[in-house]
Amino acid sequence: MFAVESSNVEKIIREFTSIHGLPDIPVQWNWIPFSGHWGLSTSLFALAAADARARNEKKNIPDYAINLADQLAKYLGTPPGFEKVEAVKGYVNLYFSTVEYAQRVIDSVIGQKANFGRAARKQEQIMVEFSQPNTHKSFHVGHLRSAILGDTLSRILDFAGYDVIRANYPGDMGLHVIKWLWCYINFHANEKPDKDITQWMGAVYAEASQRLEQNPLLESEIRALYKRWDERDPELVKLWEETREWSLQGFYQIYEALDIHFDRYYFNSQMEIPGKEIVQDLINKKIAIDERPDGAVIVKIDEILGLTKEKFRVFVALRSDGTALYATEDLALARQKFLDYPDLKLSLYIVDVRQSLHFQQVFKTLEIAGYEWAKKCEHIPYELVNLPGNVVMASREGTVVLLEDLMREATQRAYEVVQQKNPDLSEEKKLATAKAVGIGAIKYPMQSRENAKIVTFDWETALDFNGQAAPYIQYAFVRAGSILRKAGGTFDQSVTPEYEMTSQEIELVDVLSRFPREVERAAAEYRTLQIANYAYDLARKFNDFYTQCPVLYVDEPVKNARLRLVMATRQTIANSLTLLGITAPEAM
RNA sequence: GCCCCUGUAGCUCAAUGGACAGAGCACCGGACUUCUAAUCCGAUGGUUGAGGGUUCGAGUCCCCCCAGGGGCGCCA
Repeated sequence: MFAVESSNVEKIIREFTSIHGLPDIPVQWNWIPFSGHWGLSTSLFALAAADARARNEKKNIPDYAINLADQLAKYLGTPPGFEKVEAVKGYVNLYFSTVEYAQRVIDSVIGQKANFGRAARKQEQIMVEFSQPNTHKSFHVGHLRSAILGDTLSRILDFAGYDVIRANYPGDMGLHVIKWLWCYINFHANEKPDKDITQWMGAVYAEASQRLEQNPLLESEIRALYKRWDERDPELVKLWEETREWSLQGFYQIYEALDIHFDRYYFNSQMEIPGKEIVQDLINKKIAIDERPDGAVIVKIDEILGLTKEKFRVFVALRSDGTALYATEDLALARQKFLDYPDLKLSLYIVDVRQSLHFQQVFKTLEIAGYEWAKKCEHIPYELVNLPGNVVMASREGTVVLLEDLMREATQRAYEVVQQKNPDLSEEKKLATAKAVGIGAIKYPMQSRENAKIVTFDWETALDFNGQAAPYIQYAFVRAGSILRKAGGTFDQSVTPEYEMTSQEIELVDVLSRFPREVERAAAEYRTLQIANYAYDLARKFNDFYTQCPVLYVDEPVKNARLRLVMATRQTIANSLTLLGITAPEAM
């Protein structure tokens, strides 16, 4: 946002280094890290060290840097746009002309509204595959992380200028489905509940697992059923189609409730046959070794690459009985994406970390097979959502928290608070607020954490709406809206804040100005955390301002300037919440 | 055995290689006649798992340990 000013100063710095015969090294800009100081900062240590090296002299670098900083600060004087330049401990701090810049930032936000922070279109396509729920199983809190990370990342990438294609890849065929069908045929024929269907699907699957565990001899029945599927037995296919639809309808409802949408659905059942074709091709090309019927079809990747250390190991591409594995299907899926979207710049897979080796194998095998796009495939791993005591959520163990239960509890809890805080709201608004708060509270913890860190789910934390959580941010938005509503009017006229701004105001404007850069970084590093933390930071700065700076009860010109600051803040909170897929309610 | 991840305040987590390692929760003490107290203010809390190295500068990069978690031929 201050590119013109910083590059202007960079030019002066280059003059300075050239006059003194110092090395020409790139200038690194930071924010001045102390609260209440708004401006740009750079350190002279790197320059001092580089110069000492170039002259081959032993120097006390910190002293030299302090010296250089003093000289540079003097040389810079006060460049246009800044009101003060200071050398501090080897750093040079340039303080913005507060009034002028505050006006610029606020005007920029209010002028661009929902587009503040949005980058220009890059004309580049990125596919983000996420969620991959298994049909015929329950949808639990563990499945939520991929869905939320993928959705949020898609929103961020879109905002950062990419054309995002959101792909879902439900697991609608595989051993788990065969087990489910076996259990249904034998113990639940013709049943279908009229509500909580996803939950019921999950219960039947858990029952199937249990029965098989108790009597391992039944495995042969499963194999026989898989064979029937592979031969596309019409009766079985019909039952599969029907029951699969039950699961899918349940998923669509969940996505709707979470405000998560997809452009494209791929199903792994569609990838079985093309996957087998690719495997045959790998065999023909002597990349894969067909050990059937005694063994599977495998690719000895390390051997092909001539690696001495184990890295990609042995990739199993097809079962010994010729039925497809997930691996088989992933080969075809990767190709299908590029057949459908030949211009994809990147094909991202938001899948949990346990499958890292699997994806390395798939992508490397495709690369070996000569598919050039294989290098554009990238796995974005994330850690699991566990239960306290590091217990993994697993449908077959029954150690799960169902998503439906969590959403119901969270919205219920939120409703109780609204009821208590704001009894006069219409029932409709209370429900809408409860939903916004409940869903936001569920999403935020998954976004505000490093992907590589495990999320431990416990009810108490999940339903705690205080502190660093979505409701805090939503509340700041509500407070801002409330001030504007009471003030009335639109405040469209740009105003120069002709008064001594408080540190709370300056810090708030500072945070506002950082939003575009945060978006850029979040997109470049696939970090939803960046935006989640930013939104919280912004809300916190607004709350500081709110408690310290009266808006409606001050005289002009302060009032009008503050109203515009409130307006800009409300807009930026809204924009960051939109990126997080969290609804900003009007009242709470 | 090989590979990957994690280790920061009592707990959960932050911190583009940069200045004084910050938040929330919990605990203790305060603030509603004032723009919504789902808020705010204050206090307490640290050998960043250990040790080396690189660097002007390391929580961050490299090496080696320790601890925990995960992956490693027909599960997904």
